Amino acid sequence: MQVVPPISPSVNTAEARAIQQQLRTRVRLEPCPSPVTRVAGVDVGFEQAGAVTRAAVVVLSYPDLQPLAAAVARRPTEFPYVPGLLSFRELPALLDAMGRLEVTPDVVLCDGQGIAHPRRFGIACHLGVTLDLPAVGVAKSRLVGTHETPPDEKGGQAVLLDGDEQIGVVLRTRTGVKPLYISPGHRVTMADSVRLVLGCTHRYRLPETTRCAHSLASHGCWPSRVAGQPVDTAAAVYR
DNA sequence: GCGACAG
DNA sequence: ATCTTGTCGC
Repeated sequence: MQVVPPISPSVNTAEARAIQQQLRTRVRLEPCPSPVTRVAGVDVGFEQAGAVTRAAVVVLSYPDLQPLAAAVARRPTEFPYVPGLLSFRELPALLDAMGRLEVTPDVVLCDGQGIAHPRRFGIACHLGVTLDLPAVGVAKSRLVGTHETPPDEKGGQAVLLDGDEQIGVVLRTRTGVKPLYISPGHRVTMADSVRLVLGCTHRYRLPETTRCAHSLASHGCWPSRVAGQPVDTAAAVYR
C-alpha cells in the first residue's frame, strides 16, 4: 500500500509529547466503514540487542481470518522505550512494513493502546492518523485508567476509566486468562473495537492478527495454524 | 519526594 | 521488548 511521508525525524521526549498533543486533534472516533473484509495485525520485535527494530504486518480475510498477505521491515532503532511514547520507537519500522504491503486493509489491530493513553494518543491513534486508516488498540496490559475485574468468561468486559471518561474496555478474550485492554485508535468506535477484536479471536488470548504479526516479527514465519486452519505459506507470501 | 509505567 | 527450562494445571 502507498505510505506517505516518513514520520517525524529524531525528536526528544518533550518534542514527542508536543507532537502527540498536536496530532491528537486529528483522531476521529466514528463508525468503522463497512463492510470489513480485510483486517491487518502489526507487531515489532528487536534484533542486535535492541539496535535493530523488526516490524511485521499481516493481513487476514475477515471474518474468515485466512492469511492474504504480509510484509516485514527492519531499520535501526532510534528512540528509546518511554512509557507513553511507544509509537516514536515502533512506528517508523511499522510504516516501512505497511509500505511493502500489496493490499490495503480495512482496519489495523495494533499491539498497544489507542486512546487509553495519557494524552489519548497511543500507537493505534498515531498509526491510524498517519495512514488515515481505521485502527484499534489491543494492549496486553494497562498504561493508564482504572477498572473493575471483568467477568471471568469469554467476552467478559469492564469499562476502563480515566476519571469519569471512558477510554477503553478491559476485555476477557477467553475464560481464565488475563484480559486485554481495548481502545479505539482512529476511525472506529469503542463498540467497533470490541466487536473487531472478538471477531479476530479464536482459541487464544490474543487475536489471530496479533498472533500472526508477532510470529512473523519474532520467529520470521507464520504460526502453523491460523484460526484453526493449517497455513498455506504459498498463498500468504511476503517480502 | 515516592510510585506507576503499552512494548 | 529481551535474556531462558522446566513445570504446574486444565
